Amino acid sequence: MAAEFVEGERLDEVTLAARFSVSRTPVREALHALAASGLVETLPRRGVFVRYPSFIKLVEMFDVMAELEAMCGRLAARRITEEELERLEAAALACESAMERGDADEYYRENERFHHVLYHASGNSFLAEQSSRLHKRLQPFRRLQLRVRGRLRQSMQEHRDVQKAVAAGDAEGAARGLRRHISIQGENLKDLMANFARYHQRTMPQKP
Amino acid sequence: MAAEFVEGERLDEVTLAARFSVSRTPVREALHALAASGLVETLPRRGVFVRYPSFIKLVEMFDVMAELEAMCGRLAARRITEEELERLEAAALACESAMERGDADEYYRENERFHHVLYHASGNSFLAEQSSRLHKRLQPFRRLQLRVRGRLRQSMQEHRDVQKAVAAGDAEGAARGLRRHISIQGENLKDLMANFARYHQRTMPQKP
DNA sequence: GTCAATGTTCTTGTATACAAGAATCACATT
DNA sequence: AATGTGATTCTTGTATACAAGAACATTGAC
Repeated sequence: MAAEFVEGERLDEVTLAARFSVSRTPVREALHALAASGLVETLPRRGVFVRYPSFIKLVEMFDVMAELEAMCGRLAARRITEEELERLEAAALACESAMERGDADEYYRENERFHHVLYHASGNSFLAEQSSRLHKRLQPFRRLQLRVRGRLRQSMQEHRDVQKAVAAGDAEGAARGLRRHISIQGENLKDLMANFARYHQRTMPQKP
Repeated sequence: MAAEFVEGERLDEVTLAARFSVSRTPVREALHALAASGLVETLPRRGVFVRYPSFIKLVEMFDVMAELEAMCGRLAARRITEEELERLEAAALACESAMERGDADEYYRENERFHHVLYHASGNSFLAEQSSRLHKRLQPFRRLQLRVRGRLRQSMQEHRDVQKAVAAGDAEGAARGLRRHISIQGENLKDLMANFARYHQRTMPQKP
């Protein structure tokens, strides 16, 4: 049996149906949903193929994410409510405490909270939805690069700066801080990938 | 027979299947695709309902579009190729000529070209894809507001400004121009909606 | 008269059977 | 030997049959 869910692999409907003991119909629906979210690619009359984003696409996605988050920050600085501001501070503090305890998982969770509060504080529900979507899609790669030496402390400082700018109503400062915060993640990803490539020969090639 | 594709209407699988002389299966697939693109909403075990974006959501979408286009412009100003620049100019000129002839359809088509060239010239394929997606989703509402008095001439001038900024490599100028270009569309939409509401009593209510 | 419970009907979700297009392999021809 | 053509097989796309859950109506009780 071939390894599963590896880049470029073809997902056979009947095989998957048998594997999960259901008929082809729900499998098809699930695959279509995956295709809509971009994780797999359907070629008409050919089948569906798992498709990890190429390295280049990943960097592009981080660039767009940086801009979306910057927009969230810019709007949030003007529109955030008192209650949301408190939640933002709480998340930032929880991040800090998690970092001091060296609890990466906890840091990760509170980091999520921090960003989602900002998305909603933008007051633009469509923007919040799009940001969450992309955030989720980049999740595994973001998580990966928390391993970079000293990244936790640096990331936390960036959160602090953003939170202060938002609290002060400094729209452009918040935007700048967030754009930078995400861009750095993209940059770190490049470093990780370079190392990964050195050790594993290949990065993440595009589909066959 | 009820009016079709009106806000909140339920789309019955068997009815649609009969209407287009196919079985329920392809109808279901089509409805799922529509749900993924956000044009309809599926309630589990209840059915799918047409769902026009609410007025507020529409404005939010235009705001995000403005930011995405601005990002495209900023990148394009730095990355555009000679060939793409020529196509951008050609589209702008075609817009101008269409306007002078008063050919709204032609203007509309060339306007599409203009923007799509910019998306691709950004050199960020993910950004281009997302921009195209949202652009398409806003299409009917953009088209609507070309009717605003004097909008065509104004829009054309904005295109000119953007094209010049891109040609000059002025990233921030291009970004500003595009953000403004789209924002104006959002503002005009508000005016149109206000009038629409005055004459028709209701705007576009959220689903039942 | 109103409310609740139960049964009927209607609609979606799932399984399976069938059709049509794509890939592959064999064989023939150049 | 290489390439093109045809047949076979495999896989997706579509149709239909069946099951299960939701809405609705009817009937009974308070």
